Amino acid sequence: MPYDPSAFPPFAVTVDLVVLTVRRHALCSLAIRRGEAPFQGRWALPGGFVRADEDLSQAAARELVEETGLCAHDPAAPAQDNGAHLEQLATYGDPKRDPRMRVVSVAHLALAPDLPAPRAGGDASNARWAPVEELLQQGGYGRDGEPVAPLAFDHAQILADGVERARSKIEYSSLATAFCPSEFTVGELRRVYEAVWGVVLDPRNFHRKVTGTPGFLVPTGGTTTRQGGRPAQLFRAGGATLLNPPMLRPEV
Amino acid sequence: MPYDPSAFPPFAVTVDLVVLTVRRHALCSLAIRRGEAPFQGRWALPGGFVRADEDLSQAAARELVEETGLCAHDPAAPAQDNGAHLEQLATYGDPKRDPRMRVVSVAHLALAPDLPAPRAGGDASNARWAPVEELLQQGGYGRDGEPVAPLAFDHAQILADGVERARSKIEYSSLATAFCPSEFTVGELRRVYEAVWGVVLDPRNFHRKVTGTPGFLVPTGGTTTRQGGRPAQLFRAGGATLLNPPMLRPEV
DNA sequence: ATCATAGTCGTCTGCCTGACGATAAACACT
DNA sequence: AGTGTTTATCGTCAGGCAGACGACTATGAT
Repeated sequence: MPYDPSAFPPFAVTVDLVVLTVRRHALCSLAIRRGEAPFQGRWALPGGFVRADEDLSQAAARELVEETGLCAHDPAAPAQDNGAHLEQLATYGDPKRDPRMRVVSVAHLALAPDLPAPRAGGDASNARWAPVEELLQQGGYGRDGEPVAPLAFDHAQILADGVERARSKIEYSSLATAFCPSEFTVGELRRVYEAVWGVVLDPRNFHRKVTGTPGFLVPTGGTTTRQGGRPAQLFRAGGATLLNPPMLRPEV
Repeated sequence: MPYDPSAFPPFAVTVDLVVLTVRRHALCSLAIRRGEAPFQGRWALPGGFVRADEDLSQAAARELVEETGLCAHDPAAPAQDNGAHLEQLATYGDPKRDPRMRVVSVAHLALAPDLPAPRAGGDASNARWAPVEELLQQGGYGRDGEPVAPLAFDHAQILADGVERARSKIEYSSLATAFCPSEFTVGELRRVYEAVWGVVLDPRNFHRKVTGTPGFLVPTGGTTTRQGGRPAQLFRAGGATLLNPPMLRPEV
């Protein structure tokens, strides 16, 4: 059959972002309050249309900068600071996922260190870091006692998939360091694992594991007492990306 | 900003399939010869446009049936036979990946047992199972001495990603059984791992591992000598989907 | 009868993990 | 200055699992 431009239906293609960070010992996601219908006033994941001339990863990186100011880590140039990890998550294309039209959304997952307050087009009240637990509970009540509305569209599913990806990926990769500032202690890294997995880990075994894995951490020589207690060595992320053998997530 | 239908560029959305199987101790992928420009006469992955009223996974399952006659395993009803595993792989949307227009392709990965000859729209000469090694080598010569043209579009990248997904996924899941018929022996399952990973495994340690993992294999009671040698017990896939601890892929 | 092939059961050793004791170095009190 | 608290770090020990490999079994082929 010859090429026929009318043989396919037109789609809108967007990127949505699951931006995760660890704040106050909790795994948090960036959420944006919708200013327009549908789902006006409800919380949603940041995202937007893919432009005609840009790749999907470019679109995701652009949205990330627009929403957070974060520069996505280019895998080819992992040297720069303040860079978040960014990877494609999955694509969602249910015909009814957007009531207005047929939209296919390519969701991306970003892991970022703890940041100052977010901004959404300059309006801070319409963007926030919310614990994923709070965003994912349906029809419950938040910590402030107010009723919690579920996320817009299918964003609860996307967020859940992103969280699950993050949880499994820090098992066998060194990605947990993407949640840390450029220099961090073993204890800070452990608190990242504890927050993402929602478990408590043995500090001694964790220390043995991460310091004993070649290429995972490189000491910077400095120490810090910002967590209180005995001064802790500072490290930065080493070159290794894969953890072998993996970090074991405790059984339920 | 209000909703404006002209605010986004239109895209064509397709699904492409990486259909993998194990034939004659080699990991093979389904390839279709293109009958039209661009890349006319070159091999490509099967795929097609997503219809206006179908979900992405529905489109992938439909293409799979059209190309192979395989029914995709519905995760909710894993009882049926002859069902292939089907999952979303990744989405490819480089603006220049299709010279005709802006196409975003949602690639899916299917794992199937060894099948009779494939068909492509009824024309068997335009569809074949080819060793992935052969499809991925660029500018070399195939086993028959003929020069090998690279796959059309970015399908070499998609195939490589699918193969890598399959290789890593059989480590920590029981998905390798998707390459086997409904009843199989431990040795046949081992040859699947050997073909997908391109390694040689110790039959004794492999046997201990798979029979010692609860829920991985359930004996059917029958035996077979179809591989020669001493009769081997027949098994079918158990209910377990996750392998913990995982099957370890030998170091390079 | 002998051989080749493939399957199955054991043994041993080394590595890694989980559990947990012990020590070290800071700060906050009194 | 001493005492308690907190966090970091080092060590020890037992159990589980994987890799290496020996031994035996049950078929078909010659």
